[in-house]
Amino acid sequence: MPELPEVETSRRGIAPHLTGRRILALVVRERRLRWPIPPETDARLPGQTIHGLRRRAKYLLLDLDDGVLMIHLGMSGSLRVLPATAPPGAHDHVDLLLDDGRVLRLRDPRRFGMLQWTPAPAEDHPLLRDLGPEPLSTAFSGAHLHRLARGRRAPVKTFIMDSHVVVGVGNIYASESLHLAGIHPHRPAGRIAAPRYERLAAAIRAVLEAAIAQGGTSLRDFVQEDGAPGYFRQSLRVYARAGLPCPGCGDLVRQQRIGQRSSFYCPRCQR
DNA sequence: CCGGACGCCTGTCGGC
DNA sequence: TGCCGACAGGCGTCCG
Repeated sequence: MPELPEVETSRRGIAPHLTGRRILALVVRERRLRWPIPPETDARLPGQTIHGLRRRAKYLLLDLDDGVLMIHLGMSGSLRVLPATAPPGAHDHVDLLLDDGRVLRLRDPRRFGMLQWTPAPAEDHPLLRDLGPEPLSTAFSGAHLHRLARGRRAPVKTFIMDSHVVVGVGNIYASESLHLAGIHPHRPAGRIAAPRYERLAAAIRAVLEAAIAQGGTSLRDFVQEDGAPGYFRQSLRVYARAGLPCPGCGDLVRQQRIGQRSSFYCPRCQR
């Protein structure tokens, strides 16, 4: 599910409810996520204060008195802030009980998400250490993409979904960004000139920022912290629109599998 | 190093 | 109506 805009939407939604709060308990109903939640975690968190929430790639980072709580939403995860008395539903695997009578609740039907405590700084964690730049930071640019693409024969769509290249671009926003930039998703990454990579970097930034402004994209599972869906779905240009007219030229949007993922593009606008 | 395939899970949908 | 395969927003790991 969640790509960068959905994780950032969750961060912004839950941050006001969590910042400055003390953790009363971690209630785990199902430990078997992407990596099992170690039982030690349950005893480590109570009593700690949440000082702030950051996002790195698609990871949410809760800064505690001691260390960092990392949360990843996988394909189907979502986070809500609810009264502690709200009964948990199916797939509500973890509750973080807060000192104001509320709870941060992680729901994740497919259990591809993760929740792990790690010592600060979280940037040293093996899963974060080798990540590429944040797409909304100044470290990300067309020149960066062009430099890393040298000699790469993989399709450009696969290339921009590689977290060593740039983080946060998942299956939806890869298709959307390539359409906005007018680049065919199957084009080998190493055969795209520098000016076109400038356009692509700008497109990635624009698409992600627009999606964040709309609260992300809800296809099935994703909801914001208050249960509302994200509204960017109505702004999608090609994703999940096979057979419908391209907003640029009216030709019909095509669907093709690239790297085992569904990809959507306009055969006329994207070369 | 690179690129491609494969699991990990549950839910949903289309076709027969 | 029921069953079965395909597919779904991620990503670590393995293999050639």
